[in-house]
Amino acid sequence: MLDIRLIRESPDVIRRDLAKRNAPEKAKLLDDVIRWDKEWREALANADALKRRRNEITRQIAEAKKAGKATDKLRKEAADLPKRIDALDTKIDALAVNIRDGLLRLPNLLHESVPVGKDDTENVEVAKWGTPRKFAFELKPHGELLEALGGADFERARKIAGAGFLYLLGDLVRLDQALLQFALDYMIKQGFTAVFPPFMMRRAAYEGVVDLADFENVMYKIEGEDLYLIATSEHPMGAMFMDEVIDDGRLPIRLTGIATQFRREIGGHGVDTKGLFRMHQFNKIEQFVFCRPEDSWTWHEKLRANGEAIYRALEIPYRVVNVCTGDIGTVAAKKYDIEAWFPRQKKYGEVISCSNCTDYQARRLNIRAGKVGGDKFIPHTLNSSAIATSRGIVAVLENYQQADGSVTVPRVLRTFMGGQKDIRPPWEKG
RNA sequence: GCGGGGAUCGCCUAGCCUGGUAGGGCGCGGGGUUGCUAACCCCGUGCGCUCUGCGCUCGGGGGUUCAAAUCCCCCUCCCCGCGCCA
Repeated sequence: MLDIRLIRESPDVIRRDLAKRNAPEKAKLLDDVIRWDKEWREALANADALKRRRNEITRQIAEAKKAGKATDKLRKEAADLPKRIDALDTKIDALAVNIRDGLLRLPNLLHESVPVGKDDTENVEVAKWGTPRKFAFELKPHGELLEALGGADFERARKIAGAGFLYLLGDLVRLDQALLQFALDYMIKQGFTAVFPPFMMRRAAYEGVVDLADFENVMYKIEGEDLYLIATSEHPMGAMFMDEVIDDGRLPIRLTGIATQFRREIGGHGVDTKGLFRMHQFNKIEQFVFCRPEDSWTWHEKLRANGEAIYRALEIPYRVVNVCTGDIGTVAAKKYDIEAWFPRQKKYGEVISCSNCTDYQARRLNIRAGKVGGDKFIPHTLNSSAIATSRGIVAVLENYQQADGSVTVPRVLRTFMGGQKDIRPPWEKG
């Protein structure tokens, strides 16, 4: 949510930004918001004047009664006021709702370094690491490989829950846990506090962290309860300090969430539909930071560096893209995607998304920082994956596949798997 | 699920019965005083606006009234006990 004061004082700054996004409907919305705000302030001033008069009369009646004088005349004037005040208040409330809705739909201001582009094909590569391995054999789709290794049962999962779910089995469960353990340990070493959050949230809290459309498209609702399953641990971590004033001595607050998360909408189909690239349920270690506004760009680079470090440690080639205006969405001021190399698809695919939301998310959540009784400011929020094990597993399976059908365990994960060096079909074990 | 108690400024709390400017303490910020740390005194400390001023704010919504934290109705959430339970 943008600051209404910025919209009043510098609408042209916002107009230029919306032009970069090529979003004429948002520019129109901006004009609507400006108009509603002007009407709102006028109506508010009028209502306040009437309320002032009402309060004066009320006070006079109190004094007259105390002095034993007649109050008939005053009462007559006062009786007329409520109706006029109500009419204005109704108008003020309606305008305020419009303004709020409009503000929720206007996107964040972009950082100047965000490239202009129409969609994800125009994201700009800013870094690249590792050399994709050459394979002398034909790679199996990771879904088939999983089944051959006895690591997943898709059919029985479909039987009991439908597409988009799976039974993860045997060594693959261990691999999943090892990835989580490794990333969590890494984040803790960076000074982040581990968070195991609620997996469900009430609607009021959820409205602070997602777009309204997401309730229809993304969120699972618990029937008969005011609860939604979390779509990422970014949500409960962001909402954690909702409606609070954070003592600025506590900043920066660095959190790393570990959670299972749930999404209804799992997107379109591509290569290798069977598998765990897009799931209704997956595990993720997440990074989240609340910081001072002047520090957020430094933090953005640090979160990106953490994500890169994790994939480098896994020895999986990746590249980093600066996400362009057509792909960045409404909340982030700047977003890096880290894309791992997927040799089967012969392309880089998103495994980490790293955003600086500046004050946009915190304002919406009504989070302030500073000294109570002193000056306050809106802290900046940032979030990034550290590892999502669904896609992390796919990246490992594809990059570490061997000609004999086994999969080598990345070196850094072995201590989390009891020293195990590779994953083989169960019948090959001694 | 049953019974009871609560929600007032960042935190703690008074006010509610009996309607008439929401008070105090802590914490925090600023100033003063004092040879140190301390103690003490004064001012400030929610949100909004067309900002010397005014309006709003007592969990939310409705009602009664010239006037509601206070009276009436509905709802939400939290806590305690009992029951059930990994």
